[in-house]
Amino acid sequence: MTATTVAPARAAQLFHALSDETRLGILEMLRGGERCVCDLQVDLDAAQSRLSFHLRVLKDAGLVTDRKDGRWSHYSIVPEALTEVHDMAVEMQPRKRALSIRSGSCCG
Amino acid sequence: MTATTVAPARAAQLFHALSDETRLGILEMLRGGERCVCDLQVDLDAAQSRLSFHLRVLKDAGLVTDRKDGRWSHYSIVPEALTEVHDMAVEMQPRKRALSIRSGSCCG
DNA sequence: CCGATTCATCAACGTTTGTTGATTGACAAC
DNA sequence: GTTGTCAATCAACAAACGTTGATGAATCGG
Repeated sequence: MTATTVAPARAAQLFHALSDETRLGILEMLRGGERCVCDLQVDLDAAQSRLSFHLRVLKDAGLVTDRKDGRWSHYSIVPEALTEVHDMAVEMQPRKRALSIRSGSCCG
Repeated sequence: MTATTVAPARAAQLFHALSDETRLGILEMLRGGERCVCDLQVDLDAAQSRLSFHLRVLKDAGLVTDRKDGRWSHYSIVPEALTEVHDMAVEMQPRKRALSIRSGSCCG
């Protein structure tokens, strides 16, 4: 069950993590399954340092996880986080019976 | 029908507009129906200039529209934009049959 | 042990974002 | 007309963000 109202700080964090094209590119790549950083580096043509930065943002927001295997870090999507985003979008829709004329409005 | 892949620039713009707590607060207020700026100012305890700034970001992203009525501007949610967000979250989910082991991977 | 590879972290920098207070324009009341 | 109100815009500033290149830690191959 989802909360009635989403915690604004959490929503902002999630949306912020998704508000960058490089990060969206990373997620798009991860849609096909787990990838190591070196993989992403090649396909996204991004400097290693830059990628590391963006992966951290995604990880801090809970959108991805990493798995260490020897020298390699493998990242993959956390589907639950995207479900959160999904739910937020639904919850933000106007309420049914949203009053066009409001009682206590300053400008009637 | 929704596109197979969302335009990244559009997605980034939409998510960016949603990545601020003040703006999320505005949208939450608008869920109940159309509101004038003066209304939002009081309820969100935000300076007029600040509110104007955030309303512009939301408007530029297509998340809200405004209606002028005499001296007042009334803002309301554009539900279609939230549907876009919803769809994006769905489209970002990992593909079914996402391969855990990848063929051309750099680190087999 | 030594060198190479993978990746995270750091410092420095420029850019973007958000805030504040002042100005301006449009409208309404008088 | 003059005055007051609503809201967009502007300039100035501070904070957050993203990029780059360098450094460092861990791992693997020779």
